[in-house]
Amino acid sequence: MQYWLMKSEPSEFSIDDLKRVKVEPWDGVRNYQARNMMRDDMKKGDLAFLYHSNCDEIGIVGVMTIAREAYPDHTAFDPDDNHYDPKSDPDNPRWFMVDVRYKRKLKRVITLNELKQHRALADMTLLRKGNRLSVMSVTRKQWDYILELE
DNA sequence: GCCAACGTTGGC
DNA sequence: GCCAACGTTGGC
Repeated sequence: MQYWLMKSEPSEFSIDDLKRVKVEPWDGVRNYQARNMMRDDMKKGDLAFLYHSNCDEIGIVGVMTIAREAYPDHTAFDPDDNHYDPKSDPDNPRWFMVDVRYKRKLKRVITLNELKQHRALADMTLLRKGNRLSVMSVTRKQWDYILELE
C-alpha cells in the first residue's frame, strides 16, 4: 500500500466536488514525473491526500482512495479541451489518469503553513523549495504523522 | 498581481 | 547536446 498527495485548485475541483461525485477521473496531468507515478506506481486501494492549492486556505483537506489504476487520459485527444495535447496519439497515448474515490473530509484543513512548522515533515516533497509536482508520494511515516495533527 | 522556480521547446 | 526563451505553477 502506498500513500500519495494530489493537488487541485478548489476553484477547478475541490473536496466538496469530490464528495458530491464520489468518483472522479484525475485528468489533465501534463507533467511526465507525475504521469509516471500515476501510470507505474499507483495501485488500486492506495490512499491519497487531496491538497488545495492556489486558494485562500492552502493545505490538505481530505482523504481519497485510488479507485482505478492508470488508463489513457482521453482529454488529451480533444481539441476543445483545456488540456488538449496534439502530440498524444490515441494509438500511443502520452498521458494517463487514475480514478480517485472520496473517502472523507478532514475535520479541519491542515494548512501548508502548519505542515512547515513540523521538523518531522521537512523531507516531504511538498515542502521542498520550488516543488511543482501535482502528484507526489508520501511516506507511511509522514502520512501517519499528518493524520495525528488532525 | 508579482515573481521565483521549474519544465519544455526549438534553434543552432 | 546545449541553452535561451518561454510558459506554467503556485505561494505570497
